[in-house]
Amino acid sequence: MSLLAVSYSIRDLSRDFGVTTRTLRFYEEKGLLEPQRQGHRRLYSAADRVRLKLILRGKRLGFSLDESAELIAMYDPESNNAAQLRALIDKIREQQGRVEEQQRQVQLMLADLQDWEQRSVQALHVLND
Amino acid sequence: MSLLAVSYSIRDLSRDFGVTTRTLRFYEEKGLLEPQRQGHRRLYSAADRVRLKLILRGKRLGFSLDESAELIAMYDPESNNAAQLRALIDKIREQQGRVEEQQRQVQLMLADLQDWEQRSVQALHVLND
DNA sequence: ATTGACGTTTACGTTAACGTTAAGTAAAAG
DNA sequence: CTTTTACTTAACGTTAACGTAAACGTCAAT
Repeated sequence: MSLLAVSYSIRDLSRDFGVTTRTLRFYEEKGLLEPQRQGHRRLYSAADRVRLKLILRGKRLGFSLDESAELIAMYDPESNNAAQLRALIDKIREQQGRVEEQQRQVQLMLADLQDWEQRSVQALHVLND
Repeated sequence: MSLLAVSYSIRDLSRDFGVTTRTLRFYEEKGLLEPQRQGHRRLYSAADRVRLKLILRGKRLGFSLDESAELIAMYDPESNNAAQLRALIDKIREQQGRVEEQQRQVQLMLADLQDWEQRSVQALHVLND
C-alpha cells in the first residue's frame, strides 16, 4: 500500500513556483511550511505544494504572510469545521471590501483626469484655430 | 489684492487629515511637501493641503510614496501638458489592472470556499438526520 | 520665574519579506 | 581522491513608512 510518495527538492519547488530557495526557507522559519527531512535536506510533499500554492494565492490577494498563515490554518481540510470556514470567508470578504475601495478610488481619479484631459485638449484646439 | 493667505500649523494639518506630525515632517523630508517657514515653524498653505490630499489619495490607491511623488509631479496644474497627463492616466490604469487582478483572485477564492461551505453544511445535515 | 502647549531637529528603532554573503556538509561524477 | 553540484545553517543587510525618544526653542499665562 504505497502512498505514491512523490517528493520534491527545494530547487524543484523554487523552479515550479517561481520563488527563491531563500523564500522557501523563510516561509519555513515563519512556520508556513514544514517539509520532511532526509538527513538535513528538505523534502517537500504534494501537501507542501498545496500549502505553498495557498500562500502565494494569499499574497496575490494582498494578504501579509502572517495573515496567510492564519488563513491556511483555517483552510485546513482535516477539520471540517463550518464556523471556522465562515470565519475564513468573512476574512476574505473584508479583504474584498478593501480591494473594492481601492477600485473606487482608482475610478474616481481616472474620471477626474479624463475630464481634465478633455478640457486640456479643447484648450489646445482653441489655440490652434 | 490680498491672496487670502490662509495658513495652517502642522497640528492643524495633522488633525484635519488624520496623520501624525511625524508623518508630515517625513513627507517633507521626502520632498512631497514644502511648507513655508515662519522662523522655524512650518506654515502650510491651501496648496499644501491639496498636495497632502493627493498623497493620501495615492496611498488609498495602493501607490507607494515615491510613486505618489511621481504622480503629483505629473498632476502639476501649472504645466498644462497633455502628453504628461496621458502618461499619468496610463500609470493609474496600470494600477487599476493590478487592483482588478486582486479582485479576480478574491472572487475565485470566495467561490471556492462557498462551494466548500455548501458541501460542509450538507455533510452536517447528513450526520444530523 | 516657571509651567505648559506647541514646535523644532537629530537620530536610533521597528516591521515585513526577503537578498546576500559566508562557511560548512554530503554525495555524485570525473 | 578531488572537484562539482546541490544543499545546509547562521547571520548581517535592505527598503518603506513611519514610531519614538532626546534635547532644545518660544511664547502666552499663571
